[in-house]
Amino acid sequence: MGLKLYNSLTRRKEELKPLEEGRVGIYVCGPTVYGHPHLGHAKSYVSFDILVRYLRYLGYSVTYVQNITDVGHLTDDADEGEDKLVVAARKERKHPMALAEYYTHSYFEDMDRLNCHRPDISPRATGHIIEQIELVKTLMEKGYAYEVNGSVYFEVAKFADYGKLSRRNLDEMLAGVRVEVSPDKKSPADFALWKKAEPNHIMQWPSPWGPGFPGWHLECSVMSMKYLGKTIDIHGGGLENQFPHHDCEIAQSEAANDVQFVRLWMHNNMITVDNQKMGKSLNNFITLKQAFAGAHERLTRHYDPIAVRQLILNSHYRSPLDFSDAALFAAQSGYQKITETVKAVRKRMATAVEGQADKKTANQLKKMREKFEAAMNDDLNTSIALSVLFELVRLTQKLLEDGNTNVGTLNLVDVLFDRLGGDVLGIVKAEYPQAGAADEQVMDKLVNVLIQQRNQARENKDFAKADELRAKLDQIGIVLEDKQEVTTWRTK
RNA sequence: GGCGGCGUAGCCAAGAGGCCUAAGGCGACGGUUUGCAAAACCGUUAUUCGCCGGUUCGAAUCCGGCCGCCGCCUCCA
Repeated sequence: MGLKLYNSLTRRKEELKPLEEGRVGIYVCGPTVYGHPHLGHAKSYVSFDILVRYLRYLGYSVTYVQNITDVGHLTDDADEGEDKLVVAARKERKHPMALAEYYTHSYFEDMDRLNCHRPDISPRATGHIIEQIELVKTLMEKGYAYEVNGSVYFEVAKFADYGKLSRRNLDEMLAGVRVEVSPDKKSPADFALWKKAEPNHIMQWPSPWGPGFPGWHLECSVMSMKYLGKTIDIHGGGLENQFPHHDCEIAQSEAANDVQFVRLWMHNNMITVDNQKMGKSLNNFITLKQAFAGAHERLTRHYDPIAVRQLILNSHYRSPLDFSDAALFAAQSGYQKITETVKAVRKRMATAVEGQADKKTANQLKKMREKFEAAMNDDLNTSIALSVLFELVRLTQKLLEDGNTNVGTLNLVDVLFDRLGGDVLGIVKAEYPQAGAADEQVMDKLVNVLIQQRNQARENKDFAKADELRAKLDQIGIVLEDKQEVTTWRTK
């Protein structure tokens, strides 16, 4: 059985059948770079990272495109709307492009720490103004768009399928209109393809309709078309973008090209913080940098970025995830357990007895892999996939307790950790820096000096001194563990 | 007002008609181990899935009602 994914368009799980066998093109709505990335970004991009990783694990050749929105996006639906980047730039007294650059770096930095693979292509909206103008021209030629006062609007009434993704009809939408409607529009539901820029507007480009800037939804249509073709296999994004953003993308693209735009739509659900929507005004808005540093009043400690990743994988991408310090703390503990187990296996491999893998164990491992794949094939059930990883942890610890477990067996275990925990889930690392970087080596030697002193005290039965040393190290975040032969250390 | 989702142990969270007297993680408690810890291991921790009815031989899973929470309809991952 192959991979099944839930298609928001048909509202069913469907077997993935790419247009071109063995190759998958994916477009995911990327961030608007006007602030540091937050927990919501993490949920979305970790979810799609898992999709890409699993497809590659299955042997697909994947082209993963994720845009960077560095222009557009009015702050509201009325004509008076201002570009979010421009608003933020004015606050920080920087050029909008400088700001976009700064936050683009911040975005990639945090995604790297979450161990998300970089997209194959990260196209910028400002780098595709020409293509966007071309698409607007096409839509005007085909009669789907009209110009008024230097702005161009898409005439929703001309596109019969409008709203097919979110399953809304025009009447409902009109009844729900809450903002002031531009007098230029023929219908309140029409949306802007190109906006006229006032002379003092910084971000503007020449166009057949005068100076202006592209509308909110245009970039995704244009860039996905440019890099993945007129029909793409998978388009992903946050649930909140389903309407109007994705429905507008469909309208523009299909009106222009007369072919299906996206075969399979995927939407990840949202994050709440302590059961409330995360919002800047609610004092529960947590950026990833704050979470990693523990620099937020709702957090009791700093968290490993991979613990954040693990918390996200603990639930399903289509379920809402409630974020809390307690939940993150639990994820951190679980992650530590996995990490320590993997490290222990790798260490033991150097000293374990030679031999072929034990058949019974090999069989257990094979079953785990099958269970893991079955879970992932069922619309990426990472929660079950993760539980399989914990089964592997338990089995591994038992194997490690048995001093006779041979290298062949341990090697099979390590491979499974690498493939499932590493390649697919991205929570097991190929290498842990304990003995890697120069600083780590110095640190290791330093702590070992203290460990020797303490062990000397223990031999002398001076437990008061031994405990004092341990307590002092504990205070600075170093935990000692007395194993059978040696004492090891780790950071909290 | 319209559209959609959710409510499972102390916390997070899978499960979507019989394999469920409900995965997994965290926490807690008891035990093994330890100088004491930590780590690890073993065991215990929901006869029950918001509430009330119904369908069915059988429901956490389907249907109806009620209660509570959330998202979208405006930029937002």
